[in-house]
Amino acid sequence: MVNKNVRVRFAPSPTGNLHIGGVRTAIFNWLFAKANNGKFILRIEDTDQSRYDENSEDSIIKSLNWLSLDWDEGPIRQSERKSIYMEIAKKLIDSGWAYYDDTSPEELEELRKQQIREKKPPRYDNRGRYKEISHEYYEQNKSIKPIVIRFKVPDGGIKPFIDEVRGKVEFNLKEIDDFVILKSDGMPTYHLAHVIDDHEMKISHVIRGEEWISSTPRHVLIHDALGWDYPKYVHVSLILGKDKAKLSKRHGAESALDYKDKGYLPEAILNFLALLGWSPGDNSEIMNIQEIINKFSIDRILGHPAVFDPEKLEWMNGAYIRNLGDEELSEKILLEVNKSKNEGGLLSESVSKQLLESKILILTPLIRERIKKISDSSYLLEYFFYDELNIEKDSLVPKKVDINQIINGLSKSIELLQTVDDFNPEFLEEKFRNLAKDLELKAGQLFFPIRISLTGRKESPPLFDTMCAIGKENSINRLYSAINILNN
RNA sequence: GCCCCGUUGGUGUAGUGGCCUAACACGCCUGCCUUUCACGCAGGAGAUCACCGGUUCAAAUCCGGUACGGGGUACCA
Repeated sequence: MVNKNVRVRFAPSPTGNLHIGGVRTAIFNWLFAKANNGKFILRIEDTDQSRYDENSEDSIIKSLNWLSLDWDEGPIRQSERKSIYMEIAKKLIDSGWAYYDDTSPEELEELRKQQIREKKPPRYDNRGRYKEISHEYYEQNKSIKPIVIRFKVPDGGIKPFIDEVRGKVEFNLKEIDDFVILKSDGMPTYHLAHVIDDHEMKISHVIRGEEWISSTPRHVLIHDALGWDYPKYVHVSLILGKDKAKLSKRHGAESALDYKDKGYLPEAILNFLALLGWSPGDNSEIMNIQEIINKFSIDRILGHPAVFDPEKLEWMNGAYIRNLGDEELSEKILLEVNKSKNEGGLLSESVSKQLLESKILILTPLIRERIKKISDSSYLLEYFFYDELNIEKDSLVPKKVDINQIINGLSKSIELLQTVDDFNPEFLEEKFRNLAKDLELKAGQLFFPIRISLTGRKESPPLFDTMCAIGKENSINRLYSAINILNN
């Protein structure tokens, strides 16, 4: 069943990079909109001038773009709607639901200290309620001293609301103090601003982080005071790090764009994050976006936190990479390798762009199954382009094999290569197997030093594929170098 | 401290009162494949379903308490 009026929003505040947790919230909103043929709205909650970061909005938008989380409306910035909030705050005063409060920050601080001293819960004592400050007083004094508008919370009673994932949640109103809805700089607080925006934007479902549960009664109260219907509330639990603490920089990359830089594919990130705190109910793990959309529903969102497991993400990313076509993967690898060149990466100046580009299509299939992140490719590609391999003498000689046998084997290999013009893996393999037989060596005993000679590594893609990619001339040169090392 | 939410192998999840001697995926281990690594394939170890009590003929599943974890407790969002 499709709800025609689904309208959801992602409403980050521009105070830094978009975190993985924020991304997951965005994903859930987006998926829900797509699944129900609804609208996904982007709203920037920039009501805190002191924490405002001018690069943040850009970073948020880049992150969403990277993940292809497209929005239907927005970005709408709250700072541009200041007068609307002000007007409604005043309306709330007129209807008796709010009041001006000129309690000074110092006074508030003193109150808090005293409460802590008396081991009482620190809470505003609603003292400003009885001052009955007028609109006129506010207008005349707002520039010379801080005056806020507070919501008048009823003194008692229970304010329940329905959380779509947890069910009924109840708060006792005596736990809630008169909270600020309009700050002394004239900006609304989150509580006021988002309620107004959500109402005006006809938001049907508020899908947001669990940290909002405790303040939801306030939001419900504001709706009541304004005579508005509630949206449905959907609180998703947080994502924790391996140590079960809230995910942060200590756990590695935390911002979405970091994952882009690290070589993760947006499809994999999306898939992985969708599975944190939600599951389709069957055993599906790797799903394309359309499958996830088709399976997504709020009643399968979990109400407990999930630990972010980077290893599983790597696995999933690798699985997505293995599914990429040659052209597509090559393009990504090229981008990555060129990027890291500029940043002083593994493949630097001596590898000309043309050389790399001319070979990438041959190389890509060789490393596809060996990379988990696109950024792994530089290391795996390195030796295809460098002549100086930095090989240790000992590494060339397998155990139980005499060094002279190896020198001889490599020399014979050179001779063999010189006679071969048709460089293809199957043919080479046949020739080299015969050579090993002639030398009375096991295939591996000959192949091993050749691999080291050609790549400088104990492990590589299949030897003869590697040999073909390196080319006849280079292969011969590298074998010569290895013999030199062995002779010294 | 107080309030709210949660708790199934190391991790993500399945399970909605009998099919659970608890399933799947990641990770880990073993074997196979192979010239190495990876991929792939076949197996394996790993959970007294946080604990205690209750309801019931029957509980991972319902109820209560405890413990533990997380969130909130701002003129931050």
